[in-house]
Amino acid sequence: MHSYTEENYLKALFNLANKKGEVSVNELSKKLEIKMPTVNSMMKKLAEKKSVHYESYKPLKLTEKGKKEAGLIIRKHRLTEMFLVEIMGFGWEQVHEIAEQIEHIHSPYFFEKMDAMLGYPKFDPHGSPIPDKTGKIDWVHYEKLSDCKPGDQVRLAAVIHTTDEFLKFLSSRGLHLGLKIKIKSVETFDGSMVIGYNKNTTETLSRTVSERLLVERV
Amino acid sequence: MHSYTEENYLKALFNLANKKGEVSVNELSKKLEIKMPTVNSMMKKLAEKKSVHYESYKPLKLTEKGKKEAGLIIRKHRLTEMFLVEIMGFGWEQVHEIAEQIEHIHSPYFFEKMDAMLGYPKFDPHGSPIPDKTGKIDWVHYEKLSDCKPGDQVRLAAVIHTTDEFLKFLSSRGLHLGLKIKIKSVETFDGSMVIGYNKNTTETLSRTVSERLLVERV
DNA sequence: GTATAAAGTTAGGCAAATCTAACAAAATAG
DNA sequence: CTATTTTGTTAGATTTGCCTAACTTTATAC
Repeated sequence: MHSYTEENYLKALFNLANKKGEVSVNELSKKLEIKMPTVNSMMKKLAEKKSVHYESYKPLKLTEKGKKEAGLIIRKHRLTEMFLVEIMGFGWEQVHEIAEQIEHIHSPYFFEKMDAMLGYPKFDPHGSPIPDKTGKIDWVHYEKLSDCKPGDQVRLAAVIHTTDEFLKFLSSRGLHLGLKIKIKSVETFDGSMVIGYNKNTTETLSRTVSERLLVERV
Repeated sequence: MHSYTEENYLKALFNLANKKGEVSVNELSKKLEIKMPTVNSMMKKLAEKKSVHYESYKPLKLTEKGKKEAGLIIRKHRLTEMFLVEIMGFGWEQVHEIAEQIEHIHSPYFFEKMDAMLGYPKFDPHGSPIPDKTGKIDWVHYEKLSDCKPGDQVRLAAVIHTTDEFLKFLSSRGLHLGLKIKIKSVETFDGSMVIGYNKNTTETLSRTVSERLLVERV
């Protein structure tokens, strides 16, 4: 069994992993706001527990065991977010902090009950996939809105790098998951994008925004 | 702010307090299954934080501050139990362990939402009073079933010293809160009691059981 | 291809929460 | 009222998770 602290390291490793599944000590240190030597020694500890591949001066990688463990924590996190929004009526920008705490609860029944009450959802309120009971994620291949071209018609599928501020910004513009969007134009000099939605609403999104929105073509 | 650990000490102090509000180091040590020297030093720490009155070789007592803090933790615990039973459909014997963990969540909104969803309940699923938002408990003066006499008609109001086993025992006999009971006879030699309920059900309860059931006269 | 910068590691220290061993005070029994 | 038992305390060790300071390795810049 992992401690609360160890669980947070595993989750961060999972979330930071690039295509190769690699994470640097430095990135992890920044993400967790914990100094590098502390991270370093925790990695050795998790390596002993066979959750992480650790070799001096090489990038970190979760083992299969570690990936599963992290997946299960993320499953609890995302199920909780979904529960908070769907059952308890919270806004999507209010749920992250609470879910950060509830994800560490040890009780299979509790999360199974949530899952059942929600009708076994596949995605959380931000559009992120919920890992299955074995910790595996069914990767969906969404595109970034920033990669779309003028004329494209897409549906808003997920939000990445969610923060309170960002989610509030989206809500204030009426941008929610499932929304149908048409790309009207893209400025070449700064990548900002003009989109249309809801029949006659028009909005300009900076590249910073469009890179954090994932879409599905319709 | 108190740590998770400190919160558990406060809660135990509150629950163990006798009429004078006093608790011995020994009792606390046994309840928490933590050795006396550890408890002792934690009491000094909580005394510095002004949550406990500590004097060498004297019984422990919560300060007003400590009583309020403990009350608020117990409020979170009991609201959670109620939520698990009423909203999530758990049995009353399944909720204690989960609530032990959720009571430490730091999020006023989360518990306010629960409270609202439950319609601002005054009692938890075991009949224990839920402290108000200031941590105060509205003490209800129930009697022990064991203090009743043959012929008395009462309503089952609360269960004390709840354990899984005990709650399962009650459920298996159809004994639930609110149930109307008539005391048929009491054995003088062992205090066991024959009760009738549900029109034609009769059951014999040992003194151990009747001392843990609180009732209201009807 | 060396000099500098960035990333990673080692060593040693600290606070929280636990323990055991040994001692002191208070309660209890005869 | 002394002897014994129980309760409470002190001292010192351990583990976990964090830190800073100093050093090493790898990457980057010129």
